[in-house]
Amino acid sequence: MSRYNAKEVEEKWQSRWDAAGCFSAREDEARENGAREKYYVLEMFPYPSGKIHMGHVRNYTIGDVVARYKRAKGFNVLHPMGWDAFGLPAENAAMERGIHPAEWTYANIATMRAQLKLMGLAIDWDREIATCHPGYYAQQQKLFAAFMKAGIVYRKESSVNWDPVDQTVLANEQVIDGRGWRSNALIERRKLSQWFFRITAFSDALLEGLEGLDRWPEKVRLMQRNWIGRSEGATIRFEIEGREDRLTVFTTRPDTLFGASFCALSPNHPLAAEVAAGDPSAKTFIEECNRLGTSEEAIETAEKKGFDTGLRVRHPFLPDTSLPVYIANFVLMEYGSGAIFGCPAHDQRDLDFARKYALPVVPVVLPADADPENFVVGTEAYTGDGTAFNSGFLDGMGVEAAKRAAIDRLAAAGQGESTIQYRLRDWGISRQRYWGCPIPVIHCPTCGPVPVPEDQLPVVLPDDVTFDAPGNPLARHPSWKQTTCPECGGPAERDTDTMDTFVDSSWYFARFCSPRAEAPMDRKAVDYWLPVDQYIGGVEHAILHLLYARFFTRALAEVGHVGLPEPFAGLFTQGMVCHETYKDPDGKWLFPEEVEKLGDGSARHLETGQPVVLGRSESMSKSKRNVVDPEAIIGTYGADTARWFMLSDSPPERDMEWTDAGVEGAWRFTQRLWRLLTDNLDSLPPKGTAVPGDLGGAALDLRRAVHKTVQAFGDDLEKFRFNRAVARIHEVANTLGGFKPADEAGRAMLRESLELVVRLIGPMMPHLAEEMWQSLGHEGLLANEAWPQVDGALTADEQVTLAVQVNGKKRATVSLPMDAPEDVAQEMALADPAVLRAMDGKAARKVIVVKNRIVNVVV
RNA sequence: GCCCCUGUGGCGGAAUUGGUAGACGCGACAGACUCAAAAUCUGUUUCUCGCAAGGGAGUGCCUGUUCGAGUCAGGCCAGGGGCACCA
Repeated sequence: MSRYNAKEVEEKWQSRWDAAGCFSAREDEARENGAREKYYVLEMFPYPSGKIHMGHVRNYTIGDVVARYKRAKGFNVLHPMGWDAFGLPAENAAMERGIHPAEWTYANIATMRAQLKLMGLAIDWDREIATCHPGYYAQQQKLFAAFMKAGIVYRKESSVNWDPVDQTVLANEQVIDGRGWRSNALIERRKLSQWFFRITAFSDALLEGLEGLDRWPEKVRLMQRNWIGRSEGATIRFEIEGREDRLTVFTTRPDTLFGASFCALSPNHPLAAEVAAGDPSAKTFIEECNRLGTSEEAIETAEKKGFDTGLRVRHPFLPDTSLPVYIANFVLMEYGSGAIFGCPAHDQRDLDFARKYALPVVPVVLPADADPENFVVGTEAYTGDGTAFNSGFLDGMGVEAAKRAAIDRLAAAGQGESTIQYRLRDWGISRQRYWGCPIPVIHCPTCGPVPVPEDQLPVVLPDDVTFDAPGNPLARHPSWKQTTCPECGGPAERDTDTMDTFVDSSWYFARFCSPRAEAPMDRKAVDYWLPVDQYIGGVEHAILHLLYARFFTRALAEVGHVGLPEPFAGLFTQGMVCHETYKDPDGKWLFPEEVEKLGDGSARHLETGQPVVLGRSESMSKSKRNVVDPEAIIGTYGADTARWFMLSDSPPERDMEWTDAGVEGAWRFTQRLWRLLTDNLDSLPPKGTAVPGDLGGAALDLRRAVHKTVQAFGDDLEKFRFNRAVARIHEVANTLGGFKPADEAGRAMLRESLELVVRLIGPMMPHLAEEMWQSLGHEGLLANEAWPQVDGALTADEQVTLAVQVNGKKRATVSLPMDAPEDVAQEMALADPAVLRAMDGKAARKVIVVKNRIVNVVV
């Protein structure tokens, strides 16, 4: 019995693919104007953290199956790889180990590239890019300049999220529960001048664009919808007593205006600042509010607090009524106009506030079955539907009608109009870090911020920087920032901030179309390749990266770099790779290789013999030590086995558990496929032997089974049901294993079957498939073979088994010719002894026959 | 609190979209080969009553629609995820 040597075989085929240039597609004319339809498959590019992990293996295996399958189906496939190479860990390495971020990053890239190559991926390495390479970020700086010119990027003084540990500003999207997404440090508020991308200008477009993304998971679209957070409502401008200016508020409930009992300002509202200027106690109150911070605990425990400014506004519908104006700690400056009107009866926060400050609570929406005389609001606001009452001209209207009527009246009086608000805010991209794309702007004392002219790009990161102190190495570099103003020629300083690394990943998919172009992208190339037909990555990027990339594409379209609004036509979010966790009795995490599993389900420490506490399966992470090194697995079992296991069992969108038993099972199956070939090789007829058309018996059954597998396998791949596709190969292997050819026709059939199976497993286990293909006598690469055609005549069965039910309960099965008439099926069913027994001598009241499926006898 | 998703054997999961529940794999058990082990091969494996032939129950729980429900509807329960002082 010959044993399959994965290591040797895999090396061999990887170098053959390389030599043949199978997957590298240089940027020539032919590549982009071929007769074949294009297909762009892309997996989210990795951050070069050091080594690849199992999550990468899963991600890139899925992508590779798609790439190889589409290639075999005749598509002109683009499947590139690159590195999301800027970011903080490189600077941390510099601080901790005195190694330059560039050196650390490029070393990691080299390691990880070599590891990815071990996987045998059908990747076009000629198009490899790294975002930290000046060839990439120079183009990004051009995009920044173009966006500046188009007004998509702007500078403003703003209160920002300051991460005290990473010493940088974070975008709202990067603050999770009031903590930095990387450092987990409590975020502080600071005032800084920052660069912003005007993503809010695209709010509606980004929202509406989601409708067309029918090959995206509904879950991701929903998350983005919620994140954009569109609310329809009204702007109301209240007259302030004794003043000329007005107080502008936003509300989604203009129908409850008659129930208003106060207005409230955010502590950061300009009017609040004005009040504070003349009132020390207001100032103290505002300071208190700001100290509270935005952490989760702070919000959960914070009481609704307010400060009465003494100002009063006039009610727009009730000339004789005025409302007090408070400064309130629960009003956000960032949303709406930073001011609200409070209707305590129908908003819980307003109610809490009103009870604390003894403000009136007037219900104005009556629930359907409530009595207007007795309806009162106690400690819970009524936020449901109902009919307006206590509301003057709105009385009797439903909520929606009342909203419209209230807005019409406000508009007629010039006191307001209908408004749409978004939760989405502009994207602050300035980061006070070194290892990022320098913002190509020069600050001139006379001309202000001036973009670096294109002929002076790129603004290259200096190499000679120090990491021995916290803060921004660029800012403290002795000479780098000193320059002259491109406009007036006077002395000026460079912007020392770099761009958020999410900018780098917002357009890399476009750069892959023309990775060496002198411009950010070659319009002809992007017009040909974009959109990405299938994007594959983790669901953790459902909001940040995917929303930014969508915004960027629209911005790129606006400045003429691309001609389409959406970058990713299809999105697939794969689940995480999990592993059991282990702790010693002291609660210290243990690595899987430190643990010996015992037969009774318990485990012990391999060295000390101490009992080990088995924890539940969690996503692999260094901190929990439940990681398995892909390189070690590939070294032991080969890439094909690792790939096969990744695709088996768990549906790709779900989390999967990595187990030793599972990999070993995949390994055994790899060997089994190999044996299936080598055990039969000597008896097979030569390549190209035709199978006779008048096949019968077991050989015909085999032919049907195999062709059905070809059909079903292809369907499964199209629908990303890799686990089912794997199961089908197991099934067909079982069938083949049991097939003993009786004659020459049978042997020809066996050859045909083996060849088909080899071609099917090609996308999943490419090395094994090549080796088997070669052993079957083929000279060319399987990678260049077309996908097998399905012969419809061969997938149809002659006989079908129907279930027979009596009163909906299965009692028997009957075998019938395919498409047998219904009365034949009925007759057969009613003649079955088990059916007769179940009918218990009664006559059939009704018989339902579903062709080729089922017979149900009702008695 | 609001929004969304998921509940099927010991485990991962199938189920032609309303038509034979448990494909396939893992694990387990039994057997063959072997001096023995590994590897391999052959069975069995939802639970339950029965020696058997056969029966009964069964897709988180409860109701309903239907000749027929894992699949559809309504109401619960449990787990997971997203957002969260958003006016």
